Amino acid sequence: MTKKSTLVLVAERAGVSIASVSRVLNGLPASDGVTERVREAATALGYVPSATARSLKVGKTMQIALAVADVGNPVYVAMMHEVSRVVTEAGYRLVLSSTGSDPSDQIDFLAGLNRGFADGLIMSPLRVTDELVAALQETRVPVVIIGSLPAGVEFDNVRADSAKGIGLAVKHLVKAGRERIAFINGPVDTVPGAARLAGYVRAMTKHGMPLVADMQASADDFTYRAGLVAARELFSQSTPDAVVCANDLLAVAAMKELSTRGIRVPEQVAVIGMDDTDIAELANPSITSVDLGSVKRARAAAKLLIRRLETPDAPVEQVVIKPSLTVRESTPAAQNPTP
Amino acid sequence: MTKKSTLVLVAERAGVSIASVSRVLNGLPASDGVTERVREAATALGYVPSATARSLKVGKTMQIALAVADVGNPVYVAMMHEVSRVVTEAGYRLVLSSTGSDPSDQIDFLAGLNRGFADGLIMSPLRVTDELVAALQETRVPVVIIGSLPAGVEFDNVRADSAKGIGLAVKHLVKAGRERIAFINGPVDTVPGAARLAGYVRAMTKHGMPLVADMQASADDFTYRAGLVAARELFSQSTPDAVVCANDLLAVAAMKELSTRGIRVPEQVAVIGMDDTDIAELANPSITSVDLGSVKRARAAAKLLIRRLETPDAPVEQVVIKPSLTVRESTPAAQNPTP
DNA sequence: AACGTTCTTGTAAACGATTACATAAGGATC
DNA sequence: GATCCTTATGTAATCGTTTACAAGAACGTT
Repeated sequence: MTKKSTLVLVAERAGVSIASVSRVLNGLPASDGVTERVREAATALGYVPSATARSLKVGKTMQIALAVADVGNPVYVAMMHEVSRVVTEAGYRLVLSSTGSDPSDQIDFLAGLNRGFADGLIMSPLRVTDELVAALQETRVPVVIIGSLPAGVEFDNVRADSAKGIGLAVKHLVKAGRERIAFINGPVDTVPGAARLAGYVRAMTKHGMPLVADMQASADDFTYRAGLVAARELFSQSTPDAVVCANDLLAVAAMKELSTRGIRVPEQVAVIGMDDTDIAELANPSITSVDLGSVKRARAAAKLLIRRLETPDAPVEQVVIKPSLTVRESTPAAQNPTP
Repeated sequence: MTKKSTLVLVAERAGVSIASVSRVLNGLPASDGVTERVREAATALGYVPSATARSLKVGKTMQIALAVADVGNPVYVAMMHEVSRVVTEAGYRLVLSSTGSDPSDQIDFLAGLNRGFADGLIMSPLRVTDELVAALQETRVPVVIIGSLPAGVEFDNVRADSAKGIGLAVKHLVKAGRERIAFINGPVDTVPGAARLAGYVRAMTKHGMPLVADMQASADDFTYRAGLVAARELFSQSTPDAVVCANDLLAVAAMKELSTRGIRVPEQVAVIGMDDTDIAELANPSITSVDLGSVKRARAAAKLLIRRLETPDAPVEQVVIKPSLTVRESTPAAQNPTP
């Protein structure tokens, strides 16, 4: 276990200046003799350059921070995974912060970021408060936001089109002949919650279906537990023949409740989830889910950030990822196939 | 968006030396006048100390690296989450590396670690090769391993007792009157795979049950997909009345296959998973699972590492977390309750 | 009043790299 | 062979902190 070794040690052993050592090790031109002696000395001493010293000098940490709202939700895990892949590929390390959904934690984290431990940040906030926006604008490093932002707030940004996503779900159900399409949402005061509700309303009116309060429930949280409560409420007050859920976890909860009530999926009630996470596939029956492009969004965000780090004053970019529907067992095939 | 500001700027504005600024900001004694002037100047300039510079000087990064094998597995996500909580609480940041299960990636990562971007490492390797052990021993920072290590390799280490865990599962099934207990394992060349197989063998012989090849299958991977293949193989060659799975994902797969074959859980076949992850609860029926203490292990590992960073030459510590069984719907109640 | 404490504050040297600049040496050109 | 250009290497400054040390100031003690 070689203790430590610095440039000067290597330089002494090789009989050259530290500048030469640095140059050789960074592949800058040097004579064959020097190159060889430095190489020899470096390996003999087990020299490894110090990341911190380099960072201080060149002003880059080669670290990217990722702040996710809820690690319990598989969609964030998938995103995290993809971000990790992209950034490590580009030579960056990933600093993870699982600042719950509490905006004040996120703000603390941003304050820490200003100490410059990372070159940039990817953040996917569940709730966007004014304070959070203010803190984001104070941030000294580039930020990419996954998710929608209030109008007028300009950040590199990649978002899903959840309204269109819900549109796909409703259309799919309508085609299959379902007429009473319910909706289980997450908290409406979150960014995705609000967007998904708007999408449901739009899709229902577009297909000329009534919007009734009995057919809507919203969970306190995007979790299975909260979903169970919401599903119980929904199914005790109405008898839909299909239910769209704002989330795969909520969809699993809906299916559980249906199963408890002895209602068959998809024969009696069709279920559609959102995010198209692993659990949609794992569930039994497997769940038709709206793929909001989480992996693509994650990748796009990571690439956006890396590009921004390379060219700091490129124009702000907004990417929208198109949704698609992954049909599985929880919804029936279309009754009258499109001609 | 205040650009930057250093100690010297603050010092100039406050009319004191940079040493005084540093002292005031670090809470070292200083006269009231100086303290106040420095405070004023610091806030006026929006001064935030540089993490990199501080790291270089004090030789600590306040970062802890976590290397997990498989982010697709919810048990690692749960561990990651817990580690994150503990380290941030202690003032460290978490650097995440999702080096697949490929040992060479992990070795690369270790090499990077030697550049000193983190003060310590928590690693949970799926496969432990000689090269990996060698690389771990070369590592310049303290390492805590989650999982078992070859005899004679000394690291701070926290492990589960999966043999005993399987013992709990088998005992539970035997009590419920099951007589043909099958086993679906993950890859046997992994650390957990080997341990769980050994545990199954031990538990079966202990209860005087026959060990037959037909009743065992091993998946190529600890994933749902691989589990489906293994389950298909198992149930086509034998008719167990219970199946213990090395993993919750494998258990979900087993249940899916059983459902496809029209076999009822738990009436005809009982299913037990391991790790007691969220999906055990989400599944329908919910899955009885051996809790190997993943969260506790994660917490213990994090605490161990932090302790080691504080007192570098404390003796090496090995923590073993006891397993427990979380009974859910996938297993029947005991037939003859213990007197 | 001289001296020894104690308390503040400033000066300057680290930490370990990168890199602008200077200098020396080697070739090319005429 | 003198001049210029190129290339190789060394010297030293720099990144932004922390901190050992020194120097003064203030104060109490005898």
